[in-house]
Amino acid sequence: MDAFFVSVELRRRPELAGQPVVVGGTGNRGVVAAASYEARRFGVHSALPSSVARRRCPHAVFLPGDHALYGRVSAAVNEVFHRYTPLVEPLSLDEAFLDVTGSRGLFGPGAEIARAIRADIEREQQLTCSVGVAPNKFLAKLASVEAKPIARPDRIEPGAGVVEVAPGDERTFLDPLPVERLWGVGPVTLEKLHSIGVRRVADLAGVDRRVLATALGRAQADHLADLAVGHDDRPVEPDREAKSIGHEETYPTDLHEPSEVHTELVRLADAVASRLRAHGVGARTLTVKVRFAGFHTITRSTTSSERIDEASLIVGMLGPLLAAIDPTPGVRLIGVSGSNLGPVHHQLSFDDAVASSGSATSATIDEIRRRFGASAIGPASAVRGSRVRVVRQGAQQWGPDQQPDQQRDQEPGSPR
DNA sequence: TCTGGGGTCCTTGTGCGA
DNA sequence: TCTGTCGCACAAGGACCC
Repeated sequence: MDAFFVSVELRRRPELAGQPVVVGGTGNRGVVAAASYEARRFGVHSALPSSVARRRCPHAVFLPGDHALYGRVSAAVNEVFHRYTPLVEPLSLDEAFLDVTGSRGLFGPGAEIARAIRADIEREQQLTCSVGVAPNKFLAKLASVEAKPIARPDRIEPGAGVVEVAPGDERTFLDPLPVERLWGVGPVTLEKLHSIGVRRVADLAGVDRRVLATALGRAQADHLADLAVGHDDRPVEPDREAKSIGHEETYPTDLHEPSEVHTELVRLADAVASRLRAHGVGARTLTVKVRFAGFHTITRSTTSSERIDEASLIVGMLGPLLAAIDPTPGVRLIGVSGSNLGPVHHQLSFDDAVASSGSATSATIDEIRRRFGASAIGPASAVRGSRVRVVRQGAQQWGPDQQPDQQRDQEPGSPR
């Protein structure tokens, strides 16, 4: 999807069309989630710190973002995809891979299917998307980027909408591209590649694999060498199971007190446990992440023999690990995540049942949230001030947008 | 300029049992 | 009994993606 979050916002704020619009990063510590092409002309792009975005484009309209709405629109777009193939692998809210190998008899060649999907989405959702058509996922992804509009300082160049890389044309398409366009080449890898004289994909395809392995390590060298010649045999996987579930939160101001840190652990554990149960899984490995004021980040993890899906057990496992960390230098972020996921076997002894009724309590909490909303109930120890603040997935997707005093007075569940 | 939140995957180091 | 080593699981950190 092109500038997805912004485009969704423009449907309900049509008066903003043609203006620089930025979604996310409304607070001091946020980042930009999406920028309209008009805003991109001023150098504003996703992941840019909001303070920088404001400086570059002070006249832009900054919107807080509505994760729930984007999720609903994403589902509607997914429904369009499924008209053409059951093999749809969502990559994020605004991207997906479709395997249309078996659909061509019914709907025509890939590029024709791409144009039909674009037309359906534009007509039904008033949104534009760009499509790459290619023999594999990697090339399709790159082709879809080529199909997008480009924002230049003086003008916005419309995109082709659909770009196809036909079998046999892989090298012609790939060779001239800068190597950082490849999946898996970020700033660190790019620096290493430059150090061995690799700047374009053609350079990468020609470099000795042993030299590449020395610079990058075996796995990454093999991966990139394959991509450089257009090889990618990963299938489109419609039913990929999540491998970890977590929540993290950056605070508007740093935390310094161990008691504050523990309170946040309880809140985050409650949110993670709730989502684990919603997915019908538990986690064997639990990890707590702490980012300090200077951005130095550490993680501490522990693995149990049983899978866990209850907040009290998560707190019981991560509490001691977190208590061993000194928060006095200032903690800007805390995160909790569970991995090693799988089904939970609730085996309560009689004593357990009498003492805690753990899973029964969790089921009741889930039911209350289902009926009355995510913020209807929360851990008592996480209450700060007069009201409970419950972590909801995506609620703070682009950073804190208010000061703690304002958050405390915020009506639970109300839009911010 | 000052860096979110949700993830995946890889590397390295370490402890442990066979 | 001691030592080396191999494989495995785990812990921690880092790079990367959208």
